[in-house]
Amino acid sequence: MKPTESELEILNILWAKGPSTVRVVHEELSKEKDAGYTTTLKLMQIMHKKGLLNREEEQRSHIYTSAVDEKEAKGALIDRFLDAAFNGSASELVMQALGRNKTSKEELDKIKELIKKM
Amino acid sequence: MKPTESELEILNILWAKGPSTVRVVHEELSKEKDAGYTTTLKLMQIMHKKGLLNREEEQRSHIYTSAVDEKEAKGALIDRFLDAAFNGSASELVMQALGRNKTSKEELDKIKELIKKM
DNA sequence: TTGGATTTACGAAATCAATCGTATATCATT
DNA sequence: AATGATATACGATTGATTTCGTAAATCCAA
Repeated sequence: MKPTESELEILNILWAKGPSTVRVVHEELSKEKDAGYTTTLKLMQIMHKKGLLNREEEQRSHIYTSAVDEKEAKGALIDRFLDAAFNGSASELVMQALGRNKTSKEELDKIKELIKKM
Repeated sequence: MKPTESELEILNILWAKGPSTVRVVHEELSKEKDAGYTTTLKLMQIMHKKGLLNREEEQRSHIYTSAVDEKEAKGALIDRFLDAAFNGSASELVMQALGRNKTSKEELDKIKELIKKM
């Protein structure tokens, strides 16, 4: 299971909005990028064939949902990214990431908690 | 600047070993994957054309070095990954990453330090 | 009920990444 | 100088991703 970047965009939308039609996904997608409706449709059809998406075909407008768990999928992405870029070292990644980005105090507290528990 | 996964493997080798010939890079690469010499050569030639690698052509065996800074490149990778998978939220990524992987106590301490400073 | 809008299905082109084979040049050793 | 090994250059192929056009089906509204 190795979604492409375009596929990940669609998964993110479905994770956020829940079951949706191609139209809805495409509308959402259009805010960011600029592609035709049939392009989104085709992508989602391919993802369905790959098993990345489920769909209900009862209505004329099919309803799609993600077939993969968000946490699991993102975890797998992290693992691959970690191996590719940081030789598998999570702490390297964490340090680089924290060093780059402004994170809110609440989020930092959550992270502290997490570290304490380990 | 958007190295592919194969290109990133080569960059990692060059960052670790410093200036190297195709032969050396290929040897190192062969430990992990299994491709012909000319494949590695071609990849590095393409990377050179893209501006990802510098090379010295004085010797018969050209000497390649990374043309991009390791920290910068990895930072850019993190940013793209963050946007693609975590809607740009570094702390989300950090929490997921910490939750998944076993990291040594020393590394955890370093991360704690980093958080304290922010 | 007919015409316009929306949807799915499907094929095909364009692009890109990765791989390899072959030709050619260069070097080292005999 | 000739031979074999090693290097680069380059074209071609394969497979995957992304994109879009067009046809066919379905729905809705005048």
